[in-house]
Amino acid sequence: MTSPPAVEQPVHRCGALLEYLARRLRLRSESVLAPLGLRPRHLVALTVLRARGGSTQQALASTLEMDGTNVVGLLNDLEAEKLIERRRSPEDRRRHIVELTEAGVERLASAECALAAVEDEVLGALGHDQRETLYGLLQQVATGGVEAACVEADTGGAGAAACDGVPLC
Amino acid sequence: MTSPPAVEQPVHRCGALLEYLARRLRLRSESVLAPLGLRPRHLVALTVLRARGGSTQQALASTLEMDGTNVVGLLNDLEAEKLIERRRSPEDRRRHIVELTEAGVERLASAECALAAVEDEVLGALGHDQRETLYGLLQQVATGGVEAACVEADTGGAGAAACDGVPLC
DNA sequence: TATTGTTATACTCTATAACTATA
DNA sequence: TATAGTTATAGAGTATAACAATA
Repeated sequence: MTSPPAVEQPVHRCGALLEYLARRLRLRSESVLAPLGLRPRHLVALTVLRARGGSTQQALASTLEMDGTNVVGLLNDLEAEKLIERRRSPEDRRRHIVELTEAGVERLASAECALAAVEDEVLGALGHDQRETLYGLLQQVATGGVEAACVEADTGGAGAAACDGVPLC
Repeated sequence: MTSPPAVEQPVHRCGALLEYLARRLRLRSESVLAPLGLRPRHLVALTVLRARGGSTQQALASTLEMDGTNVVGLLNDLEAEKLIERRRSPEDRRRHIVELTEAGVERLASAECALAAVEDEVLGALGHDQRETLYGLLQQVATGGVEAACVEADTGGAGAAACDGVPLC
C-alpha cells in the first residue's frame, strides 16, 4: 500500500539474510561473553550506563526496549557481581539511580575487546572499506535516512533505541 | 589476544546495529504474518519445502538449524492447517516425506507478498542501488566471500544454512 | 490517585531424555 | 545396535498482575 504505483525493478530480499547473520553474530558473542560471566543483555546495559553516567531503571528499560520487570533481574545479576550500584535518588525516593562501579567499567572493556574479535571473525569476508559501507547502510536504515538524528534523544521508539543510548552507534 | 599486532584503521562496529535491525524486521514480519496464521518459522519451513519439493524431517531440521523435536511441533502446526502433508517413505519406513499441499503453496505466496511490503517499509531509507549493495555485502559475509558457494549443498554448518536451502538467497 | 521498583506467575521458545517403530 | 520420529519435560526469555514505598 505504501509501495509506489507500478513496476519496480526486482530487488533482492535482505530480510532472511539479515536475520541469519544477526543470529550467527549473537551465538558467537554469547560464546565469548560466557567466560566473562556476561550475556549480551548485560553488555548492552553496561554500555548504556557508561554512556549515560547513570540512569534510572525506568529510563534504562525504555532505552533497552525491555519490560521493566526484566530490567530488575538484569540489574540483580550485575549488582551481584558488583559491576553496578543502585542508590535511591535524593530528589525522588521512589527512583533508583543505577551506576557502573570501577569493576563494571573494567569488565565492560574486556567484553568489548572480545566482541571486537568476534566481529572481525564473522565479518572477515569483508575488507575495511566494505565494512564501512555496510555500517553506513545499516545506520541509514536504522535512522530512517536522517543521518544526524542522534542529537535529539526522544524521537520516540525505534529511532531512539538506535541512537539515543549510543550503544548501537 | 587474537587481534593483530598493532594499529588497525578504526572500524565501526556493525554487530549491535545488525541485531537491532534484524529485530525490527522480525517484529514487523510477525505482525503481518499473524493474520495469515503463520509465524516466521513456519514461513521459512514452507520456503525450504517449496524449494526442495519435499524433504525428510531430519534434513529439514538440519537446514533450519533447529532441534528435530521442535520441527515436529512446527510441522504439526502446518499439517493442522493442511499446508503440508507427511507420508511414510516407501524406501525407509522410519522416514517421513514432508511436502507442500496446494493450499501451502498459496499461503506461502500470500505471506511472501506481505513480507516484501514489510521489507520495503523497513529498508525504505535505502534506494534501489543501495539495497542491492547491502544485499551483496550481506551475502558475501554469509558465504564467507565465496560467491558461488550455493552450488554444492553440504559445505557444512553455517555456510550450508545460508545457501543450501535457497530460502536465504 | 499515580508512579517506581519489586515479586510472583504465565507463556513461548528451545533443548534434553526416554519411548516407538523401523532398519 | 542404530536411526527417524515422537512425547514429555525442563530451562531460558519475555510479558502480565498484584504489591510496597513514595509522590
